[in-house]
Amino acid sequence: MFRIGEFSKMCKTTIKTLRYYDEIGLLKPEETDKFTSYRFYTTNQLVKFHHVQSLRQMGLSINEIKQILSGISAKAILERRKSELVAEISFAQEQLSRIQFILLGREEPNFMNYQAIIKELQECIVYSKRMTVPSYDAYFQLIPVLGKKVTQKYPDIKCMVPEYCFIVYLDGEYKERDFNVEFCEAIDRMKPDFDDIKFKKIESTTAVSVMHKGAYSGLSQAYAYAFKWIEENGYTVADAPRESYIDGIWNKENEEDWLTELQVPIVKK
Amino acid sequence: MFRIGEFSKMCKTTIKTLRYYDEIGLLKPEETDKFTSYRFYTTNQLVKFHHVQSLRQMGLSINEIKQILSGISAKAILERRKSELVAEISFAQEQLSRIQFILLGREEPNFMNYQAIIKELQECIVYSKRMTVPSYDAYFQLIPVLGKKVTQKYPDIKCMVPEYCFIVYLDGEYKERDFNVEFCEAIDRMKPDFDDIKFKKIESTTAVSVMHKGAYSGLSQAYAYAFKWIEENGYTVADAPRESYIDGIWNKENEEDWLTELQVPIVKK
DNA sequence: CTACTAACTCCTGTAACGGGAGAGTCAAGA
DNA sequence: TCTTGACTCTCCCGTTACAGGAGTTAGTAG
Repeated sequence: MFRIGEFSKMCKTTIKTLRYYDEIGLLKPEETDKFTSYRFYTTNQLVKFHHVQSLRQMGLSINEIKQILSGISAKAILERRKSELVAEISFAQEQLSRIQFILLGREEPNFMNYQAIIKELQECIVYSKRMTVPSYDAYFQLIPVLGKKVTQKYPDIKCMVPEYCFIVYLDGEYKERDFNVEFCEAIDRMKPDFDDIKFKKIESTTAVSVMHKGAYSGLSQAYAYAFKWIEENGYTVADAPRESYIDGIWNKENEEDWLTELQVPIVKK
Repeated sequence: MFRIGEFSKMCKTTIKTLRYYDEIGLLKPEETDKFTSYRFYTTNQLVKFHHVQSLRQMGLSINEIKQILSGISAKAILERRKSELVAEISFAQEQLSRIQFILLGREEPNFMNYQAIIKELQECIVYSKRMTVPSYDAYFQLIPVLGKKVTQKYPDIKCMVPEYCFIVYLDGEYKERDFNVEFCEAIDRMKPDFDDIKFKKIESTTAVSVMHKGAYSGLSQAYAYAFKWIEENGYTVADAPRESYIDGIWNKENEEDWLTELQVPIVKK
């Protein structure tokens, strides 16, 4: 019979750990003195502790180990842990890739103010209209007109809160003017099409998101950043990019305060 | 100005998270109502949250993010996180390898009762004697004699508690009898050699440890298990294996109760 | 008999929130 | 004007696998 101090050395672990395992019922001492509460261990517990250690070193949780020790088949638990580990590894590699991207791209001065995140874009219902507009200015004059037209036809529809209003670039390439775009505004219910207004459901997708602050003339920088990010982090563009308007001429006078979010649908390469 | 519910949707995060970030001072709302304590956010916070998210998605802790947002150079922090990630990945791969070993080796019936763990063997001082013994029985008769001889010569030395008493196999190969071994017993201080007794310091090393319960005739199974484990988990044997005696003829009558620990020094391949 | 070491219990803290209780706030409909 | 329902607030507990420390008792060596 060993007292906890000596036994902890035999196990090469801490007294705290042994007391904890006792408390949660993972590894009880052979005997506990009724009066002094001293714990007494034997080599039986040493063997059991060795078993516990072997499982802990595979990263199993204490609950999983309890289950295995209580006799249920270890196979399912190990398989589960295995797939967990595969996920963990690819998750860590993803993070590593992003850090590398920052560390290596640090010098490029135009990219300093951009950050990319991956987010899920939920499915939504929108009304949409395709158009070719000569410039951003012309475009933002058309939007309110369009909004009125739709609410006159269907007074019961409501825009989503928070508002989600964006355009999709239909041109494959980037253009400064006369771009061919599809305008979309997220609303709360489906309606039949009318005139050149189409209602449709947009499927959910994974996208990389980059925020752009300032005039629209700077957006090409943000696009460049996003595409470089996608390329260097092992993704590919899965669909046409969206430009979502958060702050603009309608609520901020100053061009520098405009805020636009770029959303580029992606899939892992 | 947005209330927390709407803002949480804009950020695609939870209200709880935003309240937590407020509490710890990572992301304060633009304004907090003095009477109702309602939080009010603007797109400034949206941009900041986007930045926080981009860093969180690299696996940085909130404290690290705080430091980066407070203006100190991100480079050192990112470098640190990078090496952390490299370590995490190889750690996970190690665990994966061990699980694979179990899952694939599950059918082999003789291995069912063995478990391997990796442990650090601390440096220690031992007295030692090389000998060739015909059998385990003969060997265990020599040990007490040897112990007496040493304590007579040096009455002040004490064995370590817990006791650490082992033999090292000097033969390269496994033998059933007439083995050439070095006996070692860990003690608390250095002394000069005398007769055929040598005192020496044994360096610390990493080893794989396998417990063997039962008669010594079964030890070869344990060896086989250990060597297979070492091979399949990407290690190589770094030094002669040690056989450490925990329970044996001296304290347990029944052969089945004997307990021996195999320790094989290893290095990562 | 007196130190000193070792053991005990109980409480707190960790990271980044999630869940839920109980109470107050706000806007819309009756 | 009242009520309902949706929203928000604070406060507290739970998560994992222990570590650190306070305050107290047990066992041992000189």
